[in-house]
Amino acid sequence: MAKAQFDKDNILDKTIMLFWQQGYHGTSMQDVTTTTGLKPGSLYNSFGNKEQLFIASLNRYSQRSADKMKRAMVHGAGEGIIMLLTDMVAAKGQKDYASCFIIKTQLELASTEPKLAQLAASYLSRTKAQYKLAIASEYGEALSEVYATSVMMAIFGIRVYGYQQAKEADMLESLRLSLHWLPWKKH
Amino acid sequence: MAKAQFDKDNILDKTIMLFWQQGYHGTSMQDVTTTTGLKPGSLYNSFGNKEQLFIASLNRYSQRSADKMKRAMVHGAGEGIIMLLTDMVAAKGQKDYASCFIIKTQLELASTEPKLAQLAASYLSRTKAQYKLAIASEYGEALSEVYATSVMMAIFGIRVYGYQQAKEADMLESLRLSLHWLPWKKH
DNA sequence: TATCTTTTTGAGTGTTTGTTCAAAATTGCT
DNA sequence: AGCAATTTTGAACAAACACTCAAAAAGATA
Repeated sequence: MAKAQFDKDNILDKTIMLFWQQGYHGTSMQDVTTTTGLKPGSLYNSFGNKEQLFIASLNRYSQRSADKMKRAMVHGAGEGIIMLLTDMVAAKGQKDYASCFIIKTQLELASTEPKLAQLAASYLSRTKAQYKLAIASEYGEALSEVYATSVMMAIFGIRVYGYQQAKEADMLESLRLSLHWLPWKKH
Repeated sequence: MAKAQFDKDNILDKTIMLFWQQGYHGTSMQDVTTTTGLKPGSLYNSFGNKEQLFIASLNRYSQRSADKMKRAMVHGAGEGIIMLLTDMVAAKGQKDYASCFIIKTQLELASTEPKLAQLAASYLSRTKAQYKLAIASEYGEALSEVYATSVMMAIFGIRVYGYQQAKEADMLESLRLSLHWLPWKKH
């Protein structure tokens, strides 16, 4: 029996970039074949169809996203959150800034592809639950719900505001003001 | 010479709903003809093409959005902002909640239709400038930039978080915490 | 009512879409 | 080496896409 001549994860990394930047409806399977170099037959043979390929891409992206969060949280909830938010603000400077794949999916597909939008929603919901857990251990159970909600809304704010021509310093100052309970370094 | 047998603004109100909910790439011109009842020829005769129809829709939407903001601001910057934010949180309860048309456009089209994305970006930028102006008159010039940034990020947060199954009370509590400088009513 | 301009009609344009398939090539197993 | 299972190939499919156009209809003006 013949083995696949390509690495699935390597292909997924490329489709992630496509779907992330252009969206689900904005990306054609021809885009995928030309970017990956795979012929249609190979593509469909190993990934099923467009929807399944999108799911696999979103899944891999969110896995990496969750890993990054976990790595940051070893510094404690407060410090970890500050690191993550600072990273997100810095990301806006990249030339091909594309917000967050999960958030974009949630917004684009809520009405036309509810199944995929719900998947994105569940990833976001899980992320919030993890923030809440980490916050609870450091700031107490009582405040954790509101604090976690604040963090999620701040993240969404950054992810959208990133497209605007705003100074990073202004965004960080605004975050410092909004999430004043975080252990920001004095300046 | 014959007169058009339909009201342009009435048609635009319908295309706004389509583009707003399904996005640019997720909406076909067939969707438009079936929803509006117009035949392709009439549609193209009075609106040009898909891109121009989208621009006209986005323009009308943002005009209404700006009007709503102006109406709220007669109560003063602080009170007005609270009213607008509270409205946005309440909107999330509607069964066909669709975030904000401008924000969705910015995210969806940044890479595939930069011209349209830039239009959305400029609307958002103008909105921020108006918030900044109103805030400056009430809180002073020095704070207005950071405060306006905070308000914009809060709006973006609400617009995305609206898809999540969160309690409105939690969101409002989070806003109250983040934008603590607004004149919230005691509770 | 007759004329002139504009709008509406609805079938039709070529292109792109997601997807399939039989044949050829490739690889693991005996 | 030979067989069997799997993958790759590249042309092809029907459906959906954005858009057009000649002819018919409608309305304003005279």
